[in-house]
Amino acid sequence: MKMYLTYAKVVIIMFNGIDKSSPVPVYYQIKKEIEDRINNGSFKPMEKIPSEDSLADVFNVSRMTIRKAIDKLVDQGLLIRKHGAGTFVSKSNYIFKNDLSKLTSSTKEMNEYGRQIKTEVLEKEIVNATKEIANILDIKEGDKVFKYVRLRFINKTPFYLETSYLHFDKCLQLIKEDIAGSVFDILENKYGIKIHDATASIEAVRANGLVSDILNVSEGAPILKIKQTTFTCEGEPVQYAVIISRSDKYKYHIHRRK
Amino acid sequence: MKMYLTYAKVVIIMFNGIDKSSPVPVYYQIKKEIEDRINNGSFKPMEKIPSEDSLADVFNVSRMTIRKAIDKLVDQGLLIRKHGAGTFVSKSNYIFKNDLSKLTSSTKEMNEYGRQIKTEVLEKEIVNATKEIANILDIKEGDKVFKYVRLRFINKTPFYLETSYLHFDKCLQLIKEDIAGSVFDILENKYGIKIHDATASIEAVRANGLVSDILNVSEGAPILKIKQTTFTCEGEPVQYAVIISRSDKYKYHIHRRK
DNA sequence: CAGTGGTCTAGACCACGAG
DNA sequence: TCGTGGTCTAGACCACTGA
Repeated sequence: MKMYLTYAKVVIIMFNGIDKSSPVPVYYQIKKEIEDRINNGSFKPMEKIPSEDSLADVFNVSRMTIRKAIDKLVDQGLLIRKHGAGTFVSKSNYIFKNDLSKLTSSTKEMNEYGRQIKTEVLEKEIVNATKEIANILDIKEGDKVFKYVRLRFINKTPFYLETSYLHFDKCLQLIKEDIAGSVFDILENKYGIKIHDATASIEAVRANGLVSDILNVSEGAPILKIKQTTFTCEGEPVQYAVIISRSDKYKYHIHRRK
Repeated sequence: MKMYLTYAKVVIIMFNGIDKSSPVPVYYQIKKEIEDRINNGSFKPMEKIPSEDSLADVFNVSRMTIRKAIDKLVDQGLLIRKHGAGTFVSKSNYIFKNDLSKLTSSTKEMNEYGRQIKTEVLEKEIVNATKEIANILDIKEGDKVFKYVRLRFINKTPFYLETSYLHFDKCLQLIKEDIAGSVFDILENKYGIKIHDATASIEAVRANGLVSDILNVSEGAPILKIKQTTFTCEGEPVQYAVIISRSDKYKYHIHRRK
């Protein structure tokens, strides 16, 4: 018992307190606390973190709350639970650039690269949905959709070509917007359309005439083609995008779990 | 109150009972129950499922248990929670073939295609780790590693070429095994090595001479190249694999979340 | 064996959404 | 306003791991 109290004391020194009256959920504050300890190295890779019981004592919350915080970190791959043994910091905690499993605004994704990314809007128009587009967006062939084409450059080298179609009435207004920045931002903050998730397929294709011209690669060069349908929180398809990128300039990463 | 009871009764008819004495966790049984209802269509897309309170009544468990079941389904993207409104079946519930975010034995993945998949082992040997391999596997250059190369055919068409390196002492025994089947199975069930997760990068490359010969594509054809490092539950790198596949025959899909 | 995570309960109060 | 999900508690028993 004495040992236990001593341990708890040590841990108390290591953590900042949490604010139970804050609107931020307690489990989330605790998650951040543990995350910080991992990132600043006070919990080292492979190291065992304090038990759930002792953390519950330290933070003065119930064990279920601690579990929720740890659950999230396990989901993120930062912690690993071992039944009967303890919870450990995972050896490999990577930073994923262009993590395919995470849906972020491509503009925001790019911003992490710094200022050397430029976006050019090549096309912006209202068109009639082809059969393929209509099928994907769950509308009728010939219905009006807003189409845009954007090209991204890294240090003046074009590497990322996006062709997008959106069919919501509100989205037709996009034609009047500046879409060199984040389209997701406009949808969410200006139009109140909440983006939830997306499904994508990925394949390797040959750059054909037009694409090889635009991306400045030789005819027939291998490029990545991602077809992505984005859905709202209501589960409605809101956008269909075809993204073609030079994989010599822009690589995708992914974390696979069992 | 009467309304409520009536509703609960209706729900009771729709669900099979659960077995609390079963070693299978209750939340998991309930998750399966709900999943079944979604898959067989008795919960339709966009439809609201019963509230957590009423499900707790129906299954005669606490609400936290119901929440855990629903949490898992939300994670899977099958359900969508809306604070204050209810929980809904997502509109788009896809079946992901070759889901990149899920780490499964490639052999098992293939089996879903049925009997037309054949695997041929092209190489099986102990080699010295190159600098690159050693770096990735966290060993020293020149250390012994087990290398294997496998080629997969769909209807006699080659489409998937895998080159793998494993460095664990136990893994060197693989040279004596039949590895036309699942290597993961051997690692887990025979050697007791538990696979936890993997990191992968994906890019489009040109098929060079040897690869284009093996995969039977024209010289310079675009193919997908996935580099994947697999980790144990202890966070140690156990395998490095380079997978080259014809994306005309084998497409990868992915679910992206915010 | 003791310590740990895995599951579960029966409550509670709050914040949000829609009518 | 009322039903809903979001969070949280203070216990409990079990299964697993490691010494």
